[in-house]
Amino acid sequence: MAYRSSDKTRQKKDAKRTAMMQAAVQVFAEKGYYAATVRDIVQAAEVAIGTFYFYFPDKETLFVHLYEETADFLLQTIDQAVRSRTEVAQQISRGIQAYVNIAIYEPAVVQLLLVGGVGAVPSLEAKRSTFRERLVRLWQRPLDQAIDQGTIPDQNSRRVAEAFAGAFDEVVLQLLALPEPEQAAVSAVQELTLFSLRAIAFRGNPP
Amino acid sequence: MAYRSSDKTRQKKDAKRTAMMQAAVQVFAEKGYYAATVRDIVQAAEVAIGTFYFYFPDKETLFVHLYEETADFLLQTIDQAVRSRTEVAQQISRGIQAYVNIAIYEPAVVQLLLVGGVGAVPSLEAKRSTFRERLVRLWQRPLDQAIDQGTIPDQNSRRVAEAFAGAFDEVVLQLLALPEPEQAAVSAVQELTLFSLRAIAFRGNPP
Amino acid sequence: MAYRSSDKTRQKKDAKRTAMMQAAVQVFAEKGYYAATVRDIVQAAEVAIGTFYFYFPDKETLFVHLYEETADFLLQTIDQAVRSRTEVAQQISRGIQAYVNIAIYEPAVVQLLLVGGVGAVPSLEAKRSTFRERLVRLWQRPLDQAIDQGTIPDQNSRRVAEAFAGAFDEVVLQLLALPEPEQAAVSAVQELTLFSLRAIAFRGNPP
Amino acid sequence: MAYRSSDKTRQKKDAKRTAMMQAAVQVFAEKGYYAATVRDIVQAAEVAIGTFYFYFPDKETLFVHLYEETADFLLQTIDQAVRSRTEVAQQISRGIQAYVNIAIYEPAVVQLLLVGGVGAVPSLEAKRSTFRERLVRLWQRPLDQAIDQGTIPDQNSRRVAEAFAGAFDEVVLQLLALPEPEQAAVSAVQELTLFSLRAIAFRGNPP
DNA sequence: CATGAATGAGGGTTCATTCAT
DNA sequence: AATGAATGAACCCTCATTCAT
Repeated sequence: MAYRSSDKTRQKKDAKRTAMMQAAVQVFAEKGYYAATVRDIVQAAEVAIGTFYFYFPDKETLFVHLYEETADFLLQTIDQAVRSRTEVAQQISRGIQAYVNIAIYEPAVVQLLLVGGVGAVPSLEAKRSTFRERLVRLWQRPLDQAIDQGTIPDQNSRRVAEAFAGAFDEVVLQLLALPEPEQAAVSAVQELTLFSLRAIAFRGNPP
Repeated sequence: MAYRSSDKTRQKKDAKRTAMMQAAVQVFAEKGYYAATVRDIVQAAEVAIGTFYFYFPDKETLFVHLYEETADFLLQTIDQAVRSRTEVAQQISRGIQAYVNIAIYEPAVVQLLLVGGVGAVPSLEAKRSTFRERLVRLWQRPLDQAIDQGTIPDQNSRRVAEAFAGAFDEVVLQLLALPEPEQAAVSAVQELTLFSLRAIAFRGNPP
Repeated sequence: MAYRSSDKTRQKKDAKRTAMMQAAVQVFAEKGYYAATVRDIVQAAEVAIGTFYFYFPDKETLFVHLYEETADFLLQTIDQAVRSRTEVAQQISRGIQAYVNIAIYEPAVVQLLLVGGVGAVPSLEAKRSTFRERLVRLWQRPLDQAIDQGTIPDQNSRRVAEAFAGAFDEVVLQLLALPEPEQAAVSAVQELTLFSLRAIAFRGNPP
Repeated sequence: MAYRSSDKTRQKKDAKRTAMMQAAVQVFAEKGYYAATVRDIVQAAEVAIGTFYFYFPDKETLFVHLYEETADFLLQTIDQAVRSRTEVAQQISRGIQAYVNIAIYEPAVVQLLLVGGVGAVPSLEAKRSTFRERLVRLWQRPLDQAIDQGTIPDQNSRRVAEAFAGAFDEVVLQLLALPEPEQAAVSAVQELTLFSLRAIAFRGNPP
């Protein structure tokens, strides 16, 4: 007949959907949930307003979905970097590096998670605290391992992980506020790594 | 918030003004800038909506003003605590303690600064980065002094102060998320102090 | 001070509220629930759109309220006319007369009930069937009395009342479709009365 | 609805067209003109939305067309029943029976004409009053014949026919509101017939 | 013929802001 | 000073309609 929905049509639809989601991430990251209007998003994506509602049920659902997806991406990327090493110093170093890399190459990801979604919408609050929780746990795991192995002395790993999460966030945001973040990135990673290793009383050789 | 006085001839006037500002801090802290309506504020303050516009030019100006005032209060309180001591370990300990105290007894202050004003309104961005800058500098000063005195080894005090600021924020927010924050406060202050001192390679006796 | 809400202010507010409700009745009666926009209503009332939402929670609630209020008015007016007499022939005659009077002097009332609210909105359906039920019962009561008294033979008074309600509605609507309804009103009342009395096998003298 | 045929070469085409029209009648009857969306109709007919606009110029035109066709079906069916007899009592009885039959076996027809199309759309108003007019005339004809023949006394047959039309509508709608309309149908037809014959002062034997 | 992605006018509603009292 | 009724720009979203495939 005339339809071939599994072929090009489907691909094009997915492409447009993805394009709109990327545009939405940019707009949400830049303006935050409330200040970002659906009109802003469709203008950035160069489509009509009705197209938005063809692909997404509403602004809030899209935002929450984007937030979750972005959180997953960030967490998984850092987690993979951490898990790629077995030694705590290496793990922390790699984790920080991964985080800074994302901040520099995908600043919208960090903006969305740390800025765009703060105090946004009730249905997001749960997702937000889940994200913070997962982030803390992500840093806590290598610490617990190191404590078990005797690499570092016993300490409240949970609290330390919270401090790490907050410290890294702030440094990364400060980095992004710079005119040319990538220039300061290398030293930031180094310094943050040393900061962290000292903070957990790590005595071995830094990476 | 904080210090509010001037002469006494127009205390009646300031009564309403103050009531509205206090109500506004609570409402902004709880709901965030956008979700908080002017109507919410005047209802909480038990005045008419017209009264709001007699005392304040508009919602945005009030918010920015409140943000600044609250930031001043927080920074000065912590700063005083830090300056009340001369030894870096004591300074950090006292500073953290002051911060945690504020969080517990005036949670709205912390909520407003760390949550309610994130991604709120363009004209706030400058104030916000000024606040972050001052907060970083606040922590940086004792570090620089200690480095000068040889109490701690040389290090990028700016970066460390950023990490401190972020770390303290996160821990404080996690504290506030607890059902009874005050119970965990003491150990949090202790752990955070030790964390910080280790992180800057402080070798003396902790306070 | 400056407020005197029980005085003129309150009266003026009620006056405006009433004016808006009357405008709304006209618009709803003319266009029906869906085709009538809130903008239509506020234009007819010569107020801004925000004013609508100052007085009423939303379009649907207002419509349902208006429908109920109008139904009450119609039913009570007819019921009073019916109850003002004791003899069934008189009761029916007066009832019809009251109905026709309303149709002629307040055509919007009839339009709203018989036309504007048909198939309008789910939450109205209950109100609508309640109105039809009450209308049927209104006509049924004098019939039951007359049957009890032996004035008319036994018959399914419920069914007859339904037929009456429908018959009167149609005749009234046909009347309103005329260029000058009032000219035909008198004969319509007479003929409808005779029709009704014959239909229930009333043998006495018509009024 | 009703009779639909033409040649057979394009039965495939008519299959979709017919499916959509049948679906549309159901949807319009159930939800009313405004609440029924084109999407509802095409989903019920299991075709694409573009197909709708291949066969019909727009929603309004289809509705008006459907209304007319449905009105024709109803009027012709009743009219045939009436014309199948020569005696007024039989004519009325058969007419009522035909109406009630349609209501029970094709409730959507009645819903569409009496409910779905009330206050729907301006361009329908003419069709609607034409339908009411034809319905009144349908009942008026046997009355005029009976008056001519002296079977019933002289009376305003037009007005009586209006009353008949309204009475029958209401009773039929009340019937459809019952959980099992068919159980009450027989007695309803009987009672309505007797009601009508009495109303026109028919003295012969009821059918 | 048939499809369904794409469009955008227009509807209901919110809320910061004004101003007559 | 204080009030709160009134305003209207702007938001989110729906849905009839179009058109490239």
